[in-house]
Amino acid sequence: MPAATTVPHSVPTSVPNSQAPSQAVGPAPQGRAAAGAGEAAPAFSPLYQQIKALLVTSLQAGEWQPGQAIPSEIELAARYKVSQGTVRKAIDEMATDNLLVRRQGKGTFVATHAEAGTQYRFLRLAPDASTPAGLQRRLLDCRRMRAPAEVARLLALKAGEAAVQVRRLLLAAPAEGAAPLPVVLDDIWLPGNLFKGLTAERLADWRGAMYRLFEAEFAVRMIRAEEKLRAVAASAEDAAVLGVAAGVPLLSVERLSFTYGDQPVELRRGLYHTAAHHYRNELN
Amino acid sequence: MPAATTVPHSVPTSVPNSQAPSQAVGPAPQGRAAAGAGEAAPAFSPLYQQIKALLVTSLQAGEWQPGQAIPSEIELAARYKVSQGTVRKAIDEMATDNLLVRRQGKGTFVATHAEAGTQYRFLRLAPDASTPAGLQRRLLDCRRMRAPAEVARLLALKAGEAAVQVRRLLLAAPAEGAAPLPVVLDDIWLPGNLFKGLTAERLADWRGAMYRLFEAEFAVRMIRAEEKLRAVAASAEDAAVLGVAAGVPLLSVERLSFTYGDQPVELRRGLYHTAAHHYRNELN
DNA sequence: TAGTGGTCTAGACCACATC
DNA sequence: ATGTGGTCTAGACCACTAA
Repeated sequence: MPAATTVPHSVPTSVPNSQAPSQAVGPAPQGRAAAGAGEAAPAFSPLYQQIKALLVTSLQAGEWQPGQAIPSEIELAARYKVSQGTVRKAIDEMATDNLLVRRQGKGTFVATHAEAGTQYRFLRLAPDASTPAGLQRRLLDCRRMRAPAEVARLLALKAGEAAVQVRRLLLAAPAEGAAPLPVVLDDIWLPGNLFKGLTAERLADWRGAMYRLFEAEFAVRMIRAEEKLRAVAASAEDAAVLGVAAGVPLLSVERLSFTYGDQPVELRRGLYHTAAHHYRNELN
Repeated sequence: MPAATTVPHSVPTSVPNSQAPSQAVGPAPQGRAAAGAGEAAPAFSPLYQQIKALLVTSLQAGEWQPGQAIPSEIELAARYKVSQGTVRKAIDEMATDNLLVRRQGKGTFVATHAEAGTQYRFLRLAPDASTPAGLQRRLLDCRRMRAPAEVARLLALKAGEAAVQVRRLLLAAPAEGAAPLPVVLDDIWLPGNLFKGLTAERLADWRGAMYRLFEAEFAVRMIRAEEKLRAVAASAEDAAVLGVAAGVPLLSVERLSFTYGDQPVELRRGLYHTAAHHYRNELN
């Protein structure tokens, strides 16, 4: 197993994989192909996919923090002993995955919430009137508890494990200067072991997106999410919180958010009052 | 203005654009840069973006039909007098836009509905039970009429212009062999001038996705769509059609579909009964 | 001025599909 | 055997950013 290069987790030798640069013509023999021990990823993946996997691992390990720059393409190419073009392709994919953000002339940066999008990267709520409209937040509750069975299942927790439940309201002003009205009631469950110091105070004091807090204070980065939408009738309690009549149709948005490695780290159930707002989606 | 190459719609000479391959070092002078008359697209765009625009124009003109192969990368590179890599980048973007589909060893094909995805490319409806479940269709109505004001506005029609309205139901069987129940009530409006021969008979006879019919018979290709979702209470009439009680919460999905050049060509309002189904969305 | 990502090229070889 | 897209490399120049 020795006598290999430094590329970690590379492909086994002797296997017809993505061509090791031919000795014949090219000016760069550049031995690669380490006899890597069994890796989880599919054994025969293109080089740039392997580079991508390595970069994701580095992100996961916290080698580079959200908002910070990662090494330049040339540097990474040298580190992994591949061409710049291969690194580029890996980074390109990670950029379209919203893991990284490229900025010409400055570098490539680790994606972060809030700074990136308009404000809430995952919130698809839009006012019917074209007013962009900022949203106010009101924290209703934050408590530690044993995860209910359904929550535990979706978050891949063991039965009875700790969870943090957060309940909060988003409000929007119907007109300039008018009193804000409730629009979204969010119920959020987080794995207790990942969010040890999360308290109501911590949440209430925080200015900025919740996901930004999670990144900064708990090293949990939301990468992607799956949502299930349905129309439901407002229960008496929910209606009271949202300031609507019981039975009013509400848009129920159940979101499961994932961090690196498709690990679920947040379950969120939002009730959207869609009288003056809607959920916007783009199909391709 | 003369003495240029054959690249149509290229960038003006003498402008510092994406570098015409330098005479100095590279082995390929390869004169490019035609003195093109003013083009709509931003004057200084990368070569591959220009190639992309040209390809889209060819698609729009019907030069290649849905499901058919476009010329190979090498062929296109020769036609436009650019390198294969540049064509590749243009095609790559069109593939991620779902305009083209690449198939290794076979070629690059014009995207088509139904054949591509599982069945309905734009339908995000999923059963709560993991059963994939095929959907039945039932045509309720198809008539020509003057477009209502709101429809005309969204479809960019002149006031009083003709439109085709289609009304149909999607049904799903709750269990194997059980009688299918209504799940989606769709109300569809199409520009009359684009869908001249569309009749109820034509629709009822068609086997396959509606968008496939539009492609094949009316040369209208749906490229992307925007949807606005809300929760609404079922009206008495809608409730009757869907087989639910009046007032039941329904998911209202208003979809505006576009063809090339961001031209709106379909307005669709679906009412989803989300008792045993949901609308699935992925966030990145 | 130096460094970064962005574009473009040219050529090699591989994996896949078809004949 | 041939042709297609897929991967990889190497090197050049451009556009942008910051010191």
